[in-house]
Amino acid sequence: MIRIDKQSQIPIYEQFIEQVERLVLSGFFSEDEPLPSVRALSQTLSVNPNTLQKAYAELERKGLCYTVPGTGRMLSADARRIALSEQRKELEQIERLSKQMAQAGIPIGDVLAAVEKAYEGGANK
Amino acid sequence: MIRIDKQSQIPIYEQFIEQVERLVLSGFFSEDEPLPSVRALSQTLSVNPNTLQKAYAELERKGLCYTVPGTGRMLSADARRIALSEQRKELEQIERLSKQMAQAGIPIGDVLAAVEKAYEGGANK
Amino acid sequence: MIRIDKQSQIPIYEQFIEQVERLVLSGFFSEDEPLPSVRALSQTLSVNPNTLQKAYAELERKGLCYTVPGTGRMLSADARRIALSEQRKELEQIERLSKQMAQAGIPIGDVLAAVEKAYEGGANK
Amino acid sequence: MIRIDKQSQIPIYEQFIEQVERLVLSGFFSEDEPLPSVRALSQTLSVNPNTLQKAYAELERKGLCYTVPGTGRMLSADARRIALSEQRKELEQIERLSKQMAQAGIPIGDVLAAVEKAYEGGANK
DNA sequence: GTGGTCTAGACCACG
DNA sequence: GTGGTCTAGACCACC
Repeated sequence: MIRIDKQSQIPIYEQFIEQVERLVLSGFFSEDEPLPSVRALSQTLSVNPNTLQKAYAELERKGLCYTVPGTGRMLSADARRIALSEQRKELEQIERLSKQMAQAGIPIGDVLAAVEKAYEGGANK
Repeated sequence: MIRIDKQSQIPIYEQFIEQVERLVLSGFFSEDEPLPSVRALSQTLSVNPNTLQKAYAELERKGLCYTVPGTGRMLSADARRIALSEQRKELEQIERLSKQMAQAGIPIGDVLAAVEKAYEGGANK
Repeated sequence: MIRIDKQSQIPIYEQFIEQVERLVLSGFFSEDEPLPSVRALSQTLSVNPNTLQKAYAELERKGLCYTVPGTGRMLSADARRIALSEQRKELEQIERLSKQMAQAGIPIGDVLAAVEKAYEGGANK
Repeated sequence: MIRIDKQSQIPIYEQFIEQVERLVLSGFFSEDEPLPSVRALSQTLSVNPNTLQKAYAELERKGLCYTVPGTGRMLSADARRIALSEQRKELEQIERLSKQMAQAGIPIGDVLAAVEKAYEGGANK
């Protein structure tokens, strides 16, 4: 369910983090069983374990999950809340970019159209 | 009029390019006199000349300006048109982020509101 | 009376050992009846039996208890003395941390106050 | 000025972090020049660059320093304040351990003596 | 089996 | 020169 684009400019560990956060919001992960292990993911995604380790460490730092020694990583109680707030942070990026568009004199209609286009695209997928 | 944030994650030369493009659109630069020299900028911005050289080279590559030996760098005839099209490229980023918002289940209204908020803010400035 | 925090960084078997030692000192365990069995604890604490086995083995190694075949694990005669000496070992940790405080320039009064505060808090409990 | 004990149970990157925080408090680092580079430290300390990278990343996350691309890591404006608050966190550990001592019936005098011993030792060094 | 740490060595972007 | 990312492979503790 997770897909990594190794050609992307975005670092692998960031791609992974974003996708896990989205899967948490979609309820894909059960709260009773551990998240997929570093080793398992390393094979299925063909990504080095260290890279995934780094990504999981970051998710843990955010409080989205925690480690049970010898067992694996479990979603924390407020994983959904945290994932949601992370997603909201990206709204701020949109706002920041929109401000640049405004300064550059791009009409607001063009920006709104881009957003709507993105949402329609998602609907058709 | 150009400000570089050395604490920013964004590379200095990119910050510089973006700001020059925006200043072109705002009509800040006259078409009759050369753009500020690398040497002068290096002092006022406390930035390595090599970095500014690289940024100007990129702007020349885009066709936004050209070098007149012995005089300096002049804005090209269609500098405004080029700067505008560069800014439009950032619309794609907004589109990409919007797609993520859509996948994460954030209502489109929230995204549109963020854009409008950004444009209102710019109006007051 | 024993509580395991699976979210803690401290390994489960260490948490268990520490708490047993403290319960011994507090006189919670009778010397006439066996300590709770691995099987019973495994259920009440939701902990892997292997983990408890390891913890009990360590306590036996320290001489705090011993196994009576067919009956269970009994506290040894000098269980209290051993538990006490184990607790004293943690004084070394306090000493190590205090040295760091000293090097960092934290006034000794602050450290002493922290210790006293901890003892007062325990008194009220 | 930094010394790593590879035999210690404490991870190298944690030892490094603690020592940097202490050196910040002692005013050892200048605010005008970058902190020692990962590569330089790797040689002088005989520690893998990745390990130091990880340590520095953590210090950056705490807000103690920041990266200037192509230049190095600079102390942030409130590095001292942050380092101080980090040190204070260790006081809480002492408090937590002291509570355990209290519960175990260790007389408070023993704990206070350990603290004082640590401070005297530091003075003689 | 799980995660945590470390080493060695490589490539890239930035200044 | 600087940091950032990634790979490969190893060892350890814990369960």
